[in-house]
Amino acid sequence: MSEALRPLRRNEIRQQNEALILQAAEKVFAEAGFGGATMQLIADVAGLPKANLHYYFTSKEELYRKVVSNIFDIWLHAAESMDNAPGPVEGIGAYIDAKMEISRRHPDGSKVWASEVMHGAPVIQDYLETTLRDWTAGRAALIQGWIDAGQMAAVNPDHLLYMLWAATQHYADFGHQIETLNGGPLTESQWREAKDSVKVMILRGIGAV
Amino acid sequence: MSEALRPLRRNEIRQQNEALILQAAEKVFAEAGFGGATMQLIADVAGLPKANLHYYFTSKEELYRKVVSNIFDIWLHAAESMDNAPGPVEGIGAYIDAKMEISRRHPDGSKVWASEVMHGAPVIQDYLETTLRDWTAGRAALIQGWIDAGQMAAVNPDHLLYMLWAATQHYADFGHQIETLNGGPLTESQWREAKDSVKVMILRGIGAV
DNA sequence: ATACAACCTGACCAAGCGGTCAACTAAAAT
DNA sequence: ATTTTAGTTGACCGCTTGGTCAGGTTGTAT
Repeated sequence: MSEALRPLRRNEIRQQNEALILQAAEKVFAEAGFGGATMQLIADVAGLPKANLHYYFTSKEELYRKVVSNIFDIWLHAAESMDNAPGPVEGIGAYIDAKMEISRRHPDGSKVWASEVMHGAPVIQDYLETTLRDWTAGRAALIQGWIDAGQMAAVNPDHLLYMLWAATQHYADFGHQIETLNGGPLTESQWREAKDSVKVMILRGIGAV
Repeated sequence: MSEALRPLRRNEIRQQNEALILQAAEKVFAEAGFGGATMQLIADVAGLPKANLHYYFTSKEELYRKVVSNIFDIWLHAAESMDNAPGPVEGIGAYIDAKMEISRRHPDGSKVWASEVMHGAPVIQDYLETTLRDWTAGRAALIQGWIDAGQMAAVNPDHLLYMLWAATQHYADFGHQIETLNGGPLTESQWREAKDSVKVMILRGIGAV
């Protein structure tokens, strides 16, 4: 209710509708995959006529590309938590926390990303080859520095990163399987236990505790 | 060449064509997802006319269901490697080996399974609730036994299982990402290193070494 | 008040989809 | 040799899809 009757300004309309569409698209792409998603369904979820989607996004693929790139930005932002840490316990611990929180708060985004990569990354191959490759190389060097300083065991940094990604994203991508086995969504304390379990196992696994 | 001209017997024809179709379907479903896959494309990959697929499988969904259930059987078989082990080092070590080998040899199957679960398991929900649930409960009890016997640290068995699944399947499901970062497919020795890394980190992570 | 540009949308379209079927060939049973 | 059954396939069908567009509405600049 409130002042909903005030006519919206142009900027607001565009911003609001694009956000609405992107939000609906993320959900539908996550649930059905790119091929299974339909513009009609996205439109219904967004509460807009289908033709309106094509006013803001010229094609299904462009809309999808926008969704994926938004997710990637969230990821990159979370990655910063690993920097400026005195050692692996703080750095990797914070990174696990951040990524687990993303799995909890943005499971749809995680699924879209997973789906995209699983199908050969037809849309974001360039991201993988540039931004992600650079990021990975940088963090691997960071980890190697901790190893050289005797702060953790001599594990392969690349495979450690893969394990971090795998273990944390699993709670989003395979959330349905976990919920089924758990007999329902994870509670607040179960999420805490999940985080702790992942952190304890990995940090001990790399000899950092 | 050889004796390819000998007329095939009925049994052979059926067996051969069903295998051909299932193989092609697994590949196409893995690459495009259920919604993105088309019967025509599966037919092309199998080298058969589309109408022939519908002679052996009444619908796209039935074909898909068969593919998924085949994968599940492979998984259950690999799960046996965890049994009859004197302790976590042997049991979990063997399980990691088995699952890493599956990721390497059957990446398409793993992707189809992941895709199915990610999209809410519309087809195999009953598997999750019966077979998988029972299997998980059994292995969690086995792990708890090892903990009680002082053979490993007191970690949450469920989250350990999730980590095992996540870490091993990642090499199949996100194989494309890994290959991109690696600058090409993993070599024989890189696969060995991957296996060792996962095993060392997890076994140390659960205090079993 | 008027002109302009941005926004909106029902109706429509060509293309591709899963699935069907009748006519055919080849193996097996009689 | 003949009948029956299993396997094969091009042509076809109804339906849904992503995408278009003409004509209308609404905010904004003059």
